[in-house]
Amino acid sequence: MSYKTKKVMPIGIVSELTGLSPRQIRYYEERKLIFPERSKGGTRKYSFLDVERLVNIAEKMEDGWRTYEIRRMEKQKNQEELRREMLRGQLNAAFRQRT
Amino acid sequence: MSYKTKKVMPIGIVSELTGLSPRQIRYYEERKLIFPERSKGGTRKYSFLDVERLVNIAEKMEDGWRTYEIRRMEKQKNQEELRREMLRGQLNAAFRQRT
DNA sequence: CGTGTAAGGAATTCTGACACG
DNA sequence: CGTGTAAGGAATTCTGACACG
Repeated sequence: MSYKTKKVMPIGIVSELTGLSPRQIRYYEERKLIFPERSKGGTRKYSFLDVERLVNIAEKMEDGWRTYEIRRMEKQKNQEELRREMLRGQLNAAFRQRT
Repeated sequence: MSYKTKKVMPIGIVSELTGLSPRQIRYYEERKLIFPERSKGGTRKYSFLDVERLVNIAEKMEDGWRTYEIRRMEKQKNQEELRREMLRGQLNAAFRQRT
């Protein structure tokens, strides 16, 4: 796993990095927009990728989007990426190419 | 600043990642082998590069080196890198090359 | 709906010291 | 010298709730 996706920082650091309040960050988790890991004691751990996601979410919120709308947008984006991946896989299989 | 050098994780995470005890990690700081930042409250913050450094230090310790010896080895390595950088700079200046 | 806040408690970290070898 | 540990306190985080609009 890369440094970007490894969940290592507490919510205070994420708050500083994103400019969001801990309250906002926890709420976006409640709304299934972000998925931190937990330590044995229960404290949240975030990755740099999570920070990037939160900055993205913050921009969308400023543009007036609702949390459930943002959730659908993310899901939509993931599915498009998945489709592209699969298409690439089939093309590679058909032509025996190497990436 | 890159994800690798940004100081964001608490000592507990670093302990898990390196396999070193918090006591050991703090001691290596006392011996000037590692330099975490601090939050306003005083808690230590480490980067992934710090984690790499600690793994290196742990290896050297297992090989029987003293902390002050390891400190000199690190300093030596930095100076060698600096020399190489400066040499490269002079060569570039002399030949007007681009890297 | 999205966010601030006060409340009480729990997890985490901090420092300085003693111990051992 | 390098590391473990118990001690007391401080910083950080957690949850559930009330408030507002």
